[in-house]
Amino acid sequence: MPDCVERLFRKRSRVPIPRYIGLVTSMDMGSGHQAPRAGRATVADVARLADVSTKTVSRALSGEPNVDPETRARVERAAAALRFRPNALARELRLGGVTTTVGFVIGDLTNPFYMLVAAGAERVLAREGLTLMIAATEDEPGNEAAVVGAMLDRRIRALLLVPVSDDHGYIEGERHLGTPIVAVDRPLANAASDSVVFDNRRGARAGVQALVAAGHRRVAFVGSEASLFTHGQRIQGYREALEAHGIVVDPTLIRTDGRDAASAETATRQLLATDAPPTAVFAGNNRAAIGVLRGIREHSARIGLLVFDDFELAETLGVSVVAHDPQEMGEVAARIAVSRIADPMVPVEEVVLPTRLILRGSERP
Amino acid sequence: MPDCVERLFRKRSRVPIPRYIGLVTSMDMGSGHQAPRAGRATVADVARLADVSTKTVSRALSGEPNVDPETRARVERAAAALRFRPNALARELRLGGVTTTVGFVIGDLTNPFYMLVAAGAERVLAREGLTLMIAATEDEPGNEAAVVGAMLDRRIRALLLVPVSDDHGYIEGERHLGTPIVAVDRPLANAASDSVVFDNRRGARAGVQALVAAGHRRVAFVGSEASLFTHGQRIQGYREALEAHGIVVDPTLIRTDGRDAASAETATRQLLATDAPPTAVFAGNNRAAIGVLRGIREHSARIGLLVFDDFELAETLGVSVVAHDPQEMGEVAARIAVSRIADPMVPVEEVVLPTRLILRGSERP
DNA sequence: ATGAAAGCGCTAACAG
DNA sequence: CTGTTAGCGCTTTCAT
Repeated sequence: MPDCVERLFRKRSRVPIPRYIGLVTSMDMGSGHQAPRAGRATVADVARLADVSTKTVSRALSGEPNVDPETRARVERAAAALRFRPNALARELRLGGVTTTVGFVIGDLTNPFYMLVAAGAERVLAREGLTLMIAATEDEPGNEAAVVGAMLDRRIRALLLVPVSDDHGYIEGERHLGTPIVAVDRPLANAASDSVVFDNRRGARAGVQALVAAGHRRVAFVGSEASLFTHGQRIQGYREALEAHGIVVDPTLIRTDGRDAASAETATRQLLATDAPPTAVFAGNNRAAIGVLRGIREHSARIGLLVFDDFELAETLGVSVVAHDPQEMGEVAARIAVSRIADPMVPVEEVVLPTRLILRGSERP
Repeated sequence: MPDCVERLFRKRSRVPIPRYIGLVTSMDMGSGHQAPRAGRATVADVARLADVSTKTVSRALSGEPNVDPETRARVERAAAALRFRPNALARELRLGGVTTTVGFVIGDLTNPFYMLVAAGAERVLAREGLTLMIAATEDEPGNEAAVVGAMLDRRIRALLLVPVSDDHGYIEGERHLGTPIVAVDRPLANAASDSVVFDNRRGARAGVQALVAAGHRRVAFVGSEASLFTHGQRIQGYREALEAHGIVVDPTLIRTDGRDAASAETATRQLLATDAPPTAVFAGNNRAAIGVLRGIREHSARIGLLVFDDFELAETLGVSVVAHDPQEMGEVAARIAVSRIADPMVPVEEVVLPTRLILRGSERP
């Protein structure tokens, strides 16, 4: 065990936890039966103890109608006594691999944005009796196929996927084998599928327009590479807004090396240290925004700021944003998945969710 | 489909996605074979196509030694042609319910704290070939047993649990049946188990002490109820720090109705509107901090602030905090789970992780 | 090096 | 109302 644990305070109790404790071995019930073996009780164990067949146990426990109330009660008592829990693996296998799990593959667990999406999806799925299983690709394009594969192997009922790979050829075949796949936040690279994205271009255009309207002529963009769908769209909107006002786009003001807070901070500092610094910054997303905020805080002149993505402290800080609703994104994605589970033949849906410009003052010089 | 979707822009493509497309039906390979049926290919399908037995397929695909290289190649080609993916359900069932999934049950998906914990756990588990499955209880004590049950039914290999219920009697039996359970962030209510928590009391004491050292005599607490383990401990630390300096604790300064940002903001406003307002606030956690920040922003006098939980903008805002490492919490929890999977008899571990006071100026009047 | 048969725990037919 | 039989897809003795 690595050293990082060594510096922890820790108490080790003297009480070992045994792997198995004895199961209930007797029950005040009709005929006597031998004790079940250690480990998890099965329907057979319950059947033996309740003195019925396994099928009757199955019937009684899944609430099917034609069961004698007294028998049912006996089965239930036996099941409770044995702490019986049906094995979902076996159950779902028998049912033809029809699980109640929906997978959600995201890039980065620590980005709160995805978690809001997950929360929205979870809410919809829970209503349908479906469970959400989350896995992360660590934003490694090379990981995606493996992570998706692991989920498909578990026979998930549907897959919500934030794509990171630049080749989704492998998905075509899988989906056609029966697993609905919904692309979230970005479309698949080279494959058709249901998808839910924000109107990134229009949102960015509105945001930059607000900066220009506030009097800015030199507006910088700080965010990720244009190859990333969302940021590509946002940069396009940024360009459109400037060009619409006859402002020539200065490529040195576009910093696509602001993937995370730290790099965005560096980019911002560098921008502000030039001979012709920007008077305003448009931050490409919530991560970049953190860095930009850090970068402009220490700057002498007041710098205009507008962020794509709302964040918790934006209101408190008076930061203007292009807001959207991540939870709604999750809800819509889940709803599409559910409807395609119900009917695989429904037409492909490509939903574009609107954004909303919220001005709080930070756009002003 | 509810109305909220009606206001979305949407495009419906004309291309329906058929449930199944024909699988590869021929292969340039020795003897001819009939086309596999629609749906997912099984080992039997692969065996038929490669003209071997199912056992040989299993052997070849799981990289066992004694297989003729040529046979292995043939099997591999057949598997690829059929897009064969082993059914994890069947596999794990056969293996005696030994899955490669570890469950993590948390309260609230949208709280970034838990996601950092999850990210830490995920990192450790991935190294062991284990997958993390996350589920939420929505902070409803009543949901906990059901969510945990659903996970146990899936025969997860171990369970990481942020407890919300006030009765974990139901867990005793389950754990003893062989599933390691690690309590995270809070201990179980009335059951022994491995656990990982922060040193809440000591951390809070240090934080409040810093406020007092900065000259504050009237320090308020804004957070959740003391019945919540973490906040109970933090309140105790708060009391101890004050008493150590001979300051009488004023119960009206302790607001345990600051569960979330909104209620914390209200509580803060009310505190500041009294005849004898506090000169400083100790925020019980990151959610409360957001509200407190909003509440004191508009106040005329400068209010000292110290927060339990570090957060992204704290440094930028110059907010002093009692910091801890959520990812480390996840890592340690996962590590404990892994070691108990390997050896169920290891002594119970109750790890208390240290906190770290970071002063950034906001504690000063 | 390969195959036949059995069985993990569950439920769906089909009898009784 | 209840039991018997079979089989989901996989792996594993035990033969060959």
